[in-house]
Amino acid sequence: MSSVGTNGAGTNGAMTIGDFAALTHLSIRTLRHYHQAGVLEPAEVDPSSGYRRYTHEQIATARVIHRLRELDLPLPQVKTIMATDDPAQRSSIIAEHLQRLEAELARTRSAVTALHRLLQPEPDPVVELRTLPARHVAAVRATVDHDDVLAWYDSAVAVLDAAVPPASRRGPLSGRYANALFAEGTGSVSLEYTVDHGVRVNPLSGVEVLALPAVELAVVVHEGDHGTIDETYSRLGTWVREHALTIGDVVHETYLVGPRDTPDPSAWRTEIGWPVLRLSSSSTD
Amino acid sequence: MSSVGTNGAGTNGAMTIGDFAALTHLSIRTLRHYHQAGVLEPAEVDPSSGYRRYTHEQIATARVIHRLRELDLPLPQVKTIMATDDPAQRSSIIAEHLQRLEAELARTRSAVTALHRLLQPEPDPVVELRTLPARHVAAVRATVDHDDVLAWYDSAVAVLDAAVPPASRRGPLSGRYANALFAEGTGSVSLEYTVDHGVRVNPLSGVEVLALPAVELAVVVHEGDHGTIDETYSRLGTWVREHALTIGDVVHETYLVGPRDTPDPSAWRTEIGWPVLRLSSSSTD
DNA sequence: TTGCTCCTCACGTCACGTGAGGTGGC
DNA sequence: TTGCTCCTCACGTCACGTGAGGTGGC
Repeated sequence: MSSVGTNGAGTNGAMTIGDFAALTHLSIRTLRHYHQAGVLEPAEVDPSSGYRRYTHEQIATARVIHRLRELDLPLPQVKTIMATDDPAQRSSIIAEHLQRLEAELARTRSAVTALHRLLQPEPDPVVELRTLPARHVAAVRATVDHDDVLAWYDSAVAVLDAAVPPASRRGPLSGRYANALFAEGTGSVSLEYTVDHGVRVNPLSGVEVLALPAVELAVVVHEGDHGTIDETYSRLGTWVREHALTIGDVVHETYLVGPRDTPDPSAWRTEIGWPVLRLSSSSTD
Repeated sequence: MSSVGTNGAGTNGAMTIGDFAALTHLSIRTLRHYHQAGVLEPAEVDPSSGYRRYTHEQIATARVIHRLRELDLPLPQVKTIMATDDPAQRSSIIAEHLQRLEAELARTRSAVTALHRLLQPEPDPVVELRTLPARHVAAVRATVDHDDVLAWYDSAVAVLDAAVPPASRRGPLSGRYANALFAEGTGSVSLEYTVDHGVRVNPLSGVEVLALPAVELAVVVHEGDHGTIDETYSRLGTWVREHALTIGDVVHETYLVGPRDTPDPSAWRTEIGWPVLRLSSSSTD
């Protein structure tokens, strides 16, 4: 850089784009861009070489532009502000920009909160993240209306119990319910026992053996009869919306303790699982 | 849209891009973009027509992608998250993104604060925004070192008083000082009386008549002698940095009451003005 | 057959940054 | 004369949006 900067302010001598860039903390590229955009025109352009010349008076203008850009004011608005001398127009441009920024601020703030929650799924004692490994199940499947689910359930249990002897079962009875069942009134459902790979089931019984992929579940246990299971569902739904990314629309239910185990409804235990995208490994497996 | 959505979840029938777009609230353009970017590939592409086919299972994936984009996660990171099944890698991507967002949040927040202050220049009783109109001045100018300012001032006053009779003066003595004087130790300075256009001054006296453009000033009055004027300068400087956009590097001083008016330093009044870009019209003119 | 949907280029957005390839000034 | 600075294209960035112009499927 030449010694232009020490010539004393108020001197009218023009300076090169390099000197001007150094004095204004704007890059040469940016200055050329501002020239082309008509936001900050050099005081003079050499017609033969195309060299730009800037004056000391333009330093102040460049600084204001720099500041407005720091505040993310778009270039066209910067141009308007510098071109007008109407304070009212200037302030309305600033005010409008402020509104945009405040909206963006709110959006970013909520995104930050959401990301925080995704990373720190708030140790809610009732909700747990669990990996359900790949497995084989003996299943009775159907597509049913919401109103027919209970009737279908009873008959499916009978079919399943008849076809899968207790010795073949590797866990309690469980079911999977497509969300469409609740959202649209009709959906596919499946009642299942986990079984070993290769187990034989009478193909005429209505029971199939399925290979199911591993799945990550947000899990909650509902206590008592199913009259109030909606509350547990909604609690799980809320937690998942806020603390995880749902993936898949199939709810998993596992009947840990049910009417077939004890007639006392207050002792029943139903586990509800919602498929999620697993982000952290901090929870129970 | 076809009735695909009511076929019941779990059905494997593929659907067109239009149906899929409607179900996922992603635009067709966006889905094609995600296909090209490898973020969400259609389950099937017709080799002859190029038609994309999506399955119901992909809806959940699309929703997760949608959510991650709402959180402003860049597409390459979205792609990585969807492609890996390592929760640790996922969470590190999210955590890194969270950091970026928080930095952006802080930046935007400070910009919003700055814009607020620009629009509402906080009615500080000591600082005032004022328009100094275009005018003519009789001036003695020089480029001096900081240490020589006082000596220069004394001689300049003498020259000016001799050349401009009291009847020609249209206001008190004033001066303009380039910021370089303080910042770099040397700068151009000018001591002036406002005069009528066309006033005659002996060209050999060292006094020139200048036409000065209008300027917007943030103004503060310093009371007392100049021993503590630095404090007043710094107060004005702080206010201007926070509440306005400075434009120009020339400080204006007006000697409302000075040693020539009264020997009592506590009665002296010096007005200091800093050029700013005027945004609001709410202040005094 | 007529709409409707789908397709592929190819360019625009925003504020510059990044080369490529060449030239003026001390 | 050698560096250094400056110049003008022209393309890349980011995540799509917007036509243009054409075609498949009911």
